[in-house]
Amino acid sequence: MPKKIIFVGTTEFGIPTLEKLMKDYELVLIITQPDKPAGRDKKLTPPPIKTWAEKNNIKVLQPQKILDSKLQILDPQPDLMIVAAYGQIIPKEILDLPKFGSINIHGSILPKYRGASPIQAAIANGDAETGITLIQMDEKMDHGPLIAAKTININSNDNYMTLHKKLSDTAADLVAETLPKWVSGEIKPYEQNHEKATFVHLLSKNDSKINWSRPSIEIDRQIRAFNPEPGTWTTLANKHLKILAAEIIADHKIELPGKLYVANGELAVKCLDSGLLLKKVKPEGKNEMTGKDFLNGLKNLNNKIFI
RNA sequence: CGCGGGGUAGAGAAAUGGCAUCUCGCAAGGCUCAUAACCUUGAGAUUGUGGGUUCGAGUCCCACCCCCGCAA
Repeated sequence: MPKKIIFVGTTEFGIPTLEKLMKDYELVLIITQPDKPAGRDKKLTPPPIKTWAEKNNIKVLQPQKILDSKLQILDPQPDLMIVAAYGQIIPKEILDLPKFGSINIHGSILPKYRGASPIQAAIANGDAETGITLIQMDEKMDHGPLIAAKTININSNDNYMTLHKKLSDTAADLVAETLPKWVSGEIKPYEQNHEKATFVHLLSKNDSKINWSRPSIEIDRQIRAFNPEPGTWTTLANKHLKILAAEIIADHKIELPGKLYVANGELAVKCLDSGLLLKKVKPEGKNEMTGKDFLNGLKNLNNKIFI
């Protein structure tokens, strides 16, 4: 019975899977990205997976290039490599080292949303469901043959954090169910339908900026797709304001998109069609606060408009 | 030493070196058929901490603590 697993990953996404694997398998090695300068003082910060590994006394490597660790990967004679949100392309030379190959955990139902931001894409596009796909890795990103998949629903109030949590938990379950069948040869991988593949790019600053001349339903999706991190934003008088949570409100009286007004005692913004109630915001340099609190501090709402 | 904003009542914000004010909330009362409405009154503050300048500091100077945006 194959037991030795190498895990490769960087973000929190892989942690539920690790917790589960730890019980039934031997985690012989964890590979993650090097510590990077992060945060306000550019302090060297370890990736979440490293923190987890050290807490659980599992050997960690942080190569600049994973190819540098080839010998250390071979050394424990691994049976399988599991990859989840690593952040680097892994060369085929490495993928083929473990006896049963390498499996990638992806946060969408492939071939839909190949690439770096599948979770955000599913929310931003208003999809009713998404899921986890396990694939046998090949040299192209998110391209290899399918091993298993599990679909979950997206609720209308899901945001990035809640969906990320659900998907990472789902991934843990799916991996636990699938591995025994995979190593016993019970599962035959099958080619993705490459014709239907879609790609989602790495997020940029522009993706999270609100254009108020869009329908409120789209802006609401955008807000949910990017929160709580990295935050959807707009500007008021040249200052950034993050919109962390909003709610659609039927309102057609106001004309100008981006205009602030009060509806039912709460702060609202006009979009292309209806409006959005601002439930939670974060002004530049300030802590997170409710829309009502923000409204209390505003003077003369008449000349206030989001750009 | 990456760049920058901020800390004032339970919350959010004002305050040319000179009585610490406004909005919300809270409490009591009033008005109304009625309200997340309106009116009256009230409680609630060692202005982040420690020094300094000054007749006088929320405000100016020095040090420190904490929170946040950008960037990565």
